[in-house]
Amino acid sequence: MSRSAAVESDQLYAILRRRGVLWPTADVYGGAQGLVDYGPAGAALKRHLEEAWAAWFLGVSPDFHRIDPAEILPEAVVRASGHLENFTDPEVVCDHCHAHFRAETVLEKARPEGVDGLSPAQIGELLTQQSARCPSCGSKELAIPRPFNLMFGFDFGATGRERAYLRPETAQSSYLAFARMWDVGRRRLPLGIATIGRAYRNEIAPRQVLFRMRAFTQAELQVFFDPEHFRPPFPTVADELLPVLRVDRRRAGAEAPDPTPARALVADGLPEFYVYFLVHVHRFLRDVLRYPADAIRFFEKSDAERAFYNRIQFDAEVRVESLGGFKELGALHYRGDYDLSRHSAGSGRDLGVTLGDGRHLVPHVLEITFGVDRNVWALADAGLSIADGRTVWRLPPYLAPTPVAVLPLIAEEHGRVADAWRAALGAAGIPAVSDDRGSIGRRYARMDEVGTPWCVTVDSETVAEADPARATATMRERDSRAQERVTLDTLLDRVRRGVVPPRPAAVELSG
RNA sequence: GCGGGCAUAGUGUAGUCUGGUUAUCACAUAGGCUUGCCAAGCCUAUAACCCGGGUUCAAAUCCCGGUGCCCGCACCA
Repeated sequence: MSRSAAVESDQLYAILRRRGVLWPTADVYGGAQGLVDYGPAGAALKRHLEEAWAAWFLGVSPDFHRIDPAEILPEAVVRASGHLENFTDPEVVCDHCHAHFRAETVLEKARPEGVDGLSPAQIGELLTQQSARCPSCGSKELAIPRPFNLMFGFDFGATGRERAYLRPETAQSSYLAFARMWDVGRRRLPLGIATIGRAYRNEIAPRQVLFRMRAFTQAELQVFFDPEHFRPPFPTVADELLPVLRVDRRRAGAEAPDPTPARALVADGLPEFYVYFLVHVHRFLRDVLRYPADAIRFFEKSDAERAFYNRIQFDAEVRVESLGGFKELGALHYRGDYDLSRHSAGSGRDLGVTLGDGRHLVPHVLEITFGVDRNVWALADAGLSIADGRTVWRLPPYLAPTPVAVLPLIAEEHGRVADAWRAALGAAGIPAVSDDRGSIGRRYARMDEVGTPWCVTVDSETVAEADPARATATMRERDSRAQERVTLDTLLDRVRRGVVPPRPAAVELSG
């Protein structure tokens, strides 16, 4: 997919708004920062993207299951997960260099026991008493800290005494579901728990429309496994080239990925299971979402960059021209047994399992996470081209908001037969649209812009054929603009096959 | 959150500096005529000064506040 000129972010957003893909929430009131609404085309695209993701990743193993958990978490959960603690650490802001610090970092020497339980005013007093200096620039111009929590918290229940939070990530829901799913999944490892849903963060500065939002949709797969025995069929993917950018090459200033065989990554120390899933994520981006192969890279995070509980982390990045470079669209986190251990401690319930050989184990977790909204933008960025006054959105048929449009060449003369074709598509479960307004070229153009892969034009030849089974209409393909006369049966067959998203060959994963 | 820039029909814009007729143009949308397989043409119509306050005889225009957007920094457990 190439484009004559990069589409600007504003220009892309204008097209998306105009075509009813998405717009700011409450925009008649001036908008609400960090929130967007999806219109008909966007909602369909997003839904198709989610289904394609589920088909692909649930297709990796029959032991991967999708759940749909609640979006509200009781306080005890976010306390155990560490979100409450980490988010409520008071902040100190340096007025001189604008650096932000945790209050306890600045007051380390003066108050080694930490600042828990102190009010912002008390911390402010301490800063003055101790003549605290900015750890970054040494200035004494430290602003009075103000508590800030990235979670949306609220009173829960009629008494108002309980607190609850909108989940800041969907992963927690899957960890909480593990104990139930262990039984539902017939007590086998690996066990995959997938969920697609919204997560909420009260971001300080939402930016770039779908990239830093206050309510966003994540598609996540948590794979629970036994680190000693998890053996995916690695040889089947060993030769696949992965566009990785490893920490050592990053330190040397490299930005371009280095295509590396999967087996070389394993020889270099990465676990087979991790690389196996890296391959599946790569295939999903390249073959299912069809990002240009040279626009994908796996960006390894260093010890300092990743959260302490992540043992290995590669961000799945795609070059998004409208936003000026590579953007994180997903990631693979090897989280060890951190999450289940935390929730064991927090809930008082042992979330470890006893395996067939009698061993007791807290399963490890490989988290595969995708930002659904970000991918909607990236698909628009990668697929939309504006050239010679023609705007085309090259989306795979199974992602396109509308797979097919039925167009009567002349509304009055061909409308009835066109309606019949559209009804036949509808009866086959394919949501076809029709359009009889304006010239045929204009209608093709409208469909190109929203990514409809096929247009079917009913003409006098179609109408003249007495036997409906033998009647043909023009089937026009979006990208090539090639036309071909097809019968209704042929059309149904092609469209039906086209709208099914690819899935990997299912394999039994052991361990 | 800090600094800078910006906000006019569905979309992109002219007008703002220097306050003053019915707010410009294009595309899009809707109707009519015409055409009939890749955004044709002509006619017509719908449609906007982000919100609130102030200055003034008079505010899209000047001032203040709010909201939103863009860029940089910071943040993104």
